Amino acid sequence: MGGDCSLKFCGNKKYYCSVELTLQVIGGKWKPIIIHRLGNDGTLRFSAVKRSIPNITQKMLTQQLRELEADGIVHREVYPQVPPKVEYSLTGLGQSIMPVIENLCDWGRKYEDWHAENVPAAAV
Amino acid sequence: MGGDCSLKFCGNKKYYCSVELTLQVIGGKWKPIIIHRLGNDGTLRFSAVKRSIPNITQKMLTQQLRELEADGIVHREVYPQVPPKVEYSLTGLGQSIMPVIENLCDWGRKYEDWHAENVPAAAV
DNA sequence: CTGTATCCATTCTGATACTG
DNA sequence: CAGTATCAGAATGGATACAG
Repeated sequence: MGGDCSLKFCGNKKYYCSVELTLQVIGGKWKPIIIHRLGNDGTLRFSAVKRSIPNITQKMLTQQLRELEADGIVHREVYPQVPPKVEYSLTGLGQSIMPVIENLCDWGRKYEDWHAENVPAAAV
Repeated sequence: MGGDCSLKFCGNKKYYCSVELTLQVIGGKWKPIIIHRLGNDGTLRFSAVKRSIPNITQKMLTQQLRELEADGIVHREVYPQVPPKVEYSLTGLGQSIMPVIENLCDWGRKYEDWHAENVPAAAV
């Protein structure tokens, strides 16, 4: 948010502030989880990623991985064999976002604590 | 992401990892912008917030402010007068998220640079 | 001035079935 | 194994009109 709030573009993404851009790349229900998983485990096959994320459907995982790949966050390595083998890992750019995600995570935990103290069970 | 990935609750919010929780609180198209604006300017009237954010509709601004208020991020001060005057500001909790948003912003700028170098105009 | 209430278009998400 | 296709329901976003 360098001060101005004019419409900018980055590829197909429109945004007014850089935060918006970041959230378009790593935001959403699944992307932070996928990134975190790959960041910790290094390289994983499609099925391994899927196993590690409860409740995600095959369709969503494929879709999100494709977007992360298009955005330069994830590397996709296809082994031309039968049955197919595809491995996913973070790119350098992808790795650079891990600390940011950790920050989000830390604040989330802080928020959990705050919530526990300030919103007693009755109000939940 | 504390390691486990079991379903947790925080009020009405469901999440598996703390990042998700954070994004439910500050994510979306408008919330980071609103928070940033209030964080910088301190206290603003409804109309001032609206003026400072291009393109946001009255409905969306009201909606997002209400959610931020419910989540303990924003304080809403109503002055009982005619015509009405309502001021918004960040709570302590809300202020605690400013650095996190700055991180997101920084990474966004980094991404912009990366994109400029790696995705020439033709591919955009 | 600071909101609500409606209505509608678009997008997102997920369940299910099918394929090389 | 690693996808793709389809379809329906939910969520989100925004334009407009109205109100205390």
